[in-house]
Amino acid sequence: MRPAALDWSVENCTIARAMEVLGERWTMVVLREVFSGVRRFDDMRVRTGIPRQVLTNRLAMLVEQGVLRREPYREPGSRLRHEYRLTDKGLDLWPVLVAVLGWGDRYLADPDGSPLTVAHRDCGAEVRMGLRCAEGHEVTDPRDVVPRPGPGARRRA
Amino acid sequence: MRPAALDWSVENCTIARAMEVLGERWTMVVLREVFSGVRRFDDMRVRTGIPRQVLTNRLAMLVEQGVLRREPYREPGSRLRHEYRLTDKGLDLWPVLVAVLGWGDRYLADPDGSPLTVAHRDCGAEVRMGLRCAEGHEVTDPRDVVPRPGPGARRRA
DNA sequence: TTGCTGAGTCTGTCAATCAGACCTAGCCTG
DNA sequence: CAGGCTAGGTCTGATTGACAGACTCAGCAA
Repeated sequence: MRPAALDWSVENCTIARAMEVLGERWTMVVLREVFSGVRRFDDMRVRTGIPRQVLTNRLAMLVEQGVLRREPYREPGSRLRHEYRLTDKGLDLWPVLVAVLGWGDRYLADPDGSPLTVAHRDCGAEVRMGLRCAEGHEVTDPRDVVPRPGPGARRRA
Repeated sequence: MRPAALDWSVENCTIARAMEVLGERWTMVVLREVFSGVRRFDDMRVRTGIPRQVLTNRLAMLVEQGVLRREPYREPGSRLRHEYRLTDKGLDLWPVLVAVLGWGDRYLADPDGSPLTVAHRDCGAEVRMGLRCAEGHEVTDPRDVVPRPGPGARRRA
């Protein structure tokens, strides 16, 4: 009856580490902006209402974590400025964002539906996220997924 | 050159709403515990090191949001207590957790690998998360996914 | 009666968030 | 050249949240 998980340490848990990067109140919203093509400080600020200070901190943290990079650009008749773009590490957060979006759409959307969808560039069809096992089986019921200790698991002291 | 997203409001964005539930520092860690079968207050506290007060608040918030429910149980020789279990709404967060885990494993794991994997109950094979479009195409490069306004999109004032 | 246990509450400290005002470098206009 | 505009910030003070550690409380057991 005692859950098996209690025997395993969580000190090197990658979910916890990922949430150290993604888990702050506005991080995902910033990423949503960048994925949507909004790359400049003020555009983000106006759209999202994130306080300047917080946006500054979030962007700096994401750059430091290697999720975004600062890219110089110059609008004609303006001085040199910087915009924020996704690195490969940042691009690989797409599935996370799509998963969050999927859940949000299902449980938290207004009656008229989600304000945002994602499409496949080639065919234009809507992209959804799915779980599949290495044998190729589609996993539709979340109850069919079970957690197990992985290669890096350590027993608890 | 001006990003198209700027014309659209974000006030009803489901990512932001989802992150209001999931976005606090410990929420995902609590969910990881519950998905791993750890359902009791003190077990979670000992494993995760979350301060009592914070854990109390997080659990209450998740119950209020309908992600967890409080279930009475009674260990023989003990008085009646409560444990926390996933609702259907909570179970549907599996894909989010698997997506976060996948990203964390890729970029933040120790050299000996992830401490946690997820397996398909029927065949035991490892479960991964993938993007696929409605036409059935596998989406492997995140660059092939493009965001678009959805049915609930509203133009900005 | 005393002690133990699980699940909390209370208290005080320290860090983060927030709103709003202020700053700054370069460009443009008069 | 003075003054104004703009993007991208800093600075300041009030509120909220995280955290550690001590205390509480109900029921069971010795």
